[in-house]
Amino acid sequence: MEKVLLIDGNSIMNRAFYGIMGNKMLATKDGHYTNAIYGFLSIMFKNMEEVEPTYMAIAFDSKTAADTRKKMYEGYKKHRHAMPNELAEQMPVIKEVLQDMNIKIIEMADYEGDDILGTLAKKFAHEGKDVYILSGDRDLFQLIEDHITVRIPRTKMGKTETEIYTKAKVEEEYGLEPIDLIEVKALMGDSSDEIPGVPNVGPKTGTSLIKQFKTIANLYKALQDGTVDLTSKLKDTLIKNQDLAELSKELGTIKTNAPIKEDLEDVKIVEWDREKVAEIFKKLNFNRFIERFGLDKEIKAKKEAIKINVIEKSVDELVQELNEAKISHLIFYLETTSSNDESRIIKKDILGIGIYEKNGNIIYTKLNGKDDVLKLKSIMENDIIGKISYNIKEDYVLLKEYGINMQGIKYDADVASYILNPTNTKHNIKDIASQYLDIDLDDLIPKKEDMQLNMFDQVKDISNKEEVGAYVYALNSLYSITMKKMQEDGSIKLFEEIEMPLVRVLGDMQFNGMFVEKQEIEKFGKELKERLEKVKKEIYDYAGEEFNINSTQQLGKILFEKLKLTEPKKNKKGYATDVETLEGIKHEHPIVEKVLEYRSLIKLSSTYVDGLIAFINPKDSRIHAVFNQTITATGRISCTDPNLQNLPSHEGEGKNIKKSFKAKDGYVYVDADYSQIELRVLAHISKDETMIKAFNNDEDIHREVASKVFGVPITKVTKEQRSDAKAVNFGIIYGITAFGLSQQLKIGRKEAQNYIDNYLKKYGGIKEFMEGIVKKAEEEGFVETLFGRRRYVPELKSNNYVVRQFGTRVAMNTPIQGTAADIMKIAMNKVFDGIKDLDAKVVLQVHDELILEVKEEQKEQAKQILQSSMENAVKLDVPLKVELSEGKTWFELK
DNA sequence: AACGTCACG
DNA sequence: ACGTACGTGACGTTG
Repeated sequence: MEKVLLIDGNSIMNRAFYGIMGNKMLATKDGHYTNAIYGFLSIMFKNMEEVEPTYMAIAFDSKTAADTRKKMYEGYKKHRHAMPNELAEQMPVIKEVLQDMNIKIIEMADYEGDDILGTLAKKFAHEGKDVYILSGDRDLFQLIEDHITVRIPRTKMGKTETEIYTKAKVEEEYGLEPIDLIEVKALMGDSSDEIPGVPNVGPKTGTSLIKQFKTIANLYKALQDGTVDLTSKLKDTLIKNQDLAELSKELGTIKTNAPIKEDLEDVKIVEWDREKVAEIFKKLNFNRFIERFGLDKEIKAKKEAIKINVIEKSVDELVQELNEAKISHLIFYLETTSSNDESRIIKKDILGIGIYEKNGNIIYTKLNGKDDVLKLKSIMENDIIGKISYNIKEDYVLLKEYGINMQGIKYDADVASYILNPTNTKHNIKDIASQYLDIDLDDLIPKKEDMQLNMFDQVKDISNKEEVGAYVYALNSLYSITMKKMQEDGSIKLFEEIEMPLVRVLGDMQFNGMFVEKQEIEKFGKELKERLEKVKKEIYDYAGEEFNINSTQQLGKILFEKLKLTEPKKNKKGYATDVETLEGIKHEHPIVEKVLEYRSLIKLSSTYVDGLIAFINPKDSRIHAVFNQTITATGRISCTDPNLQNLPSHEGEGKNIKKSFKAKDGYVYVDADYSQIELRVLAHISKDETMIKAFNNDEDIHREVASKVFGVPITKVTKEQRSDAKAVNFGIIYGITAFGLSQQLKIGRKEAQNYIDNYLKKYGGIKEFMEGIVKKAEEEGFVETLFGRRRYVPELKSNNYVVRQFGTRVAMNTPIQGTAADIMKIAMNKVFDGIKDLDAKVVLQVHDELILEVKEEQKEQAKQILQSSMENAVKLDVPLKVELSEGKTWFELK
């Protein structure tokens, strides 16, 4: 007899998810969970082998599946937890896999998966087939009859086994016919589906009642007739709850008459689309399935279908060809080596270049030394030829070292990927290609061992050529695909008009660097180390022993166990020993003050003296920090190797570091600082009239807010009130919570809440903005800056309250911080163009501050350009204001 | 590699 | 009833 296998999709996915969880969940390279998909398929394949069906279908719950029963009884599945997101994200993927396998998926509005299974099982069994239902849910036993069997997968010691339930097995285990189980369940209820049942009736009573009466209807008929031999208590309960029993029966009965259009022929098992299955298994990293079903062939075929033809040419040939071709753009990949021989200063050399030719070929050219590289100068410096590549800023900097000033930077795949999703942590070319092109670049690069060794070739060189070829191939496709995506999501202008021009500016800052007087900073370091030794000894004396003060664990033991100082409340792993807690117990023991002193000295010494010295380039005594354009979630620039955006500037002593950063002879630093840019942005995007008015009247905004929040006349605002109001302003920008503000101001939560309430009452526009932006983020899944920079906020969909709360703060903060970042970037581009004819360079950006190194005689002009570029970067409802300063050293600025 | 700590806007 | 202000990077310890 032909067999039909029907699968309860949701139930098996659920089983698989919790069954194959382990410590590390199965996931793809880009972090998508796959454990439930893998488990589902394993269970499905196993059952297909065992049953050998001719027909198969998978039923899934539709979104509204439970609604019909909820309408009958509002408690039905009321408290059921939403699927964890880790499972929910796998649901569409399993459906995709099943579709590629040509397996019929059936979903129906208003019907649960069970109802679909019930309907199909009865229908096919009555058409003379043997039906097997695969589910983790024992409720389905009610469907069992002569030709309907239920199969329950069970994990036992890591292996999945199948429990098979036939009519006989049910009768043996329950002492009832399968159909009777409906009646029992109606009496006893079901806590997981929240079917009420009759109070005080459990499995035992229920079963014995149904054994006796067969059905609920019979039972109540007998009760009416008075021909029943039951305790009076039970009789009363049953009579009182007749409605509930009948309702429960209706809820618990799987429907067998759902209007399903699919026929037997529709669910006949057919051949897979092997190419598609191979592709999706590859994407999901299911190598065991690929092997098991011999899908390697398809994968190989796909690889070979991408024909990359890399032609090697000499530089001269290449340059001649490019000049003759009158190209409008150049898709290229610059091949480089990088080494950092002991020191932290990276030295790079250019090895070769790959270029995408119009007809689809890729040219690879070896570049041997500076002379070869310089042959590309005219092409690279021609701004008519749009440069398309990956991580162009690094090429720009490197080429500048060769004396080539790249122009016409048009497209960078790294930046494009960042614009499309700034919270992605990986923007390397292989990941981008895998995400947007669905290809694994490693597949396109022949492995060394796969290649026949030619005596005259060096293996390394062949491999590089192919690798460069793969990157160039990917770049060509990425260019069109990601540009289109940016067009679709409205970020193309941001990309073309802000981010791409900014590449030059950041490249220049990196190339220019900042001069540091090494001897001076070394001298400071020596002083620090001497003082550090002293403080260390004093700490050991107080402690009565030597220990590693850098170790928070050891320090905690000394302070809180040996010296028995008041233990901090904060406790995660060990004792908290941060400044805040130490400040709190300073009065208890003199060692505490010394530890604090040690901490600040060691920070200066390790991070800001030794750390910086390691990055001073001996060639020009300058530090060439790296400015990253594709890191932050909000659009800000970040700075590394070393980070010059966080040199000490509030703390008294640390500021001295900045004295060693000096403009070269005959030059000065000129600095411009946006005043309260984030609050101004907030005023603009929230359209809050009160705040707009304050900025238009050039008021002291913190004082203004203090007056409003604390209800005092503006002239009566105290210093403390102004400072508190400043904290409230910051809090507002961060997505304020009463707790956060109370911590910051060291006040009670009620009081903090009061401040917030007052604030939002006085600045109603801001309140509306905050509520609106969160709502918008929940609906659309993302927030945007004024210039269309988008950040997705999946946190808002989390089932974890804390994560969701975080999502709301992100939704509130990102448009503010991000718009401020956009404005600064626009200004930087303007400044860059504005100082073109001056002897001036941009050397540093610190989020709302920009520093130039300028020929002394031109400093006033430079200031003018800075101020007008920054203040007129955009036109908002409030003015943008800039504060200027100058100095021979960084220390002297503002 | 994760955590704690501390430097910045 | 729960844990909490936004965005970064570097250093040292620890497992």
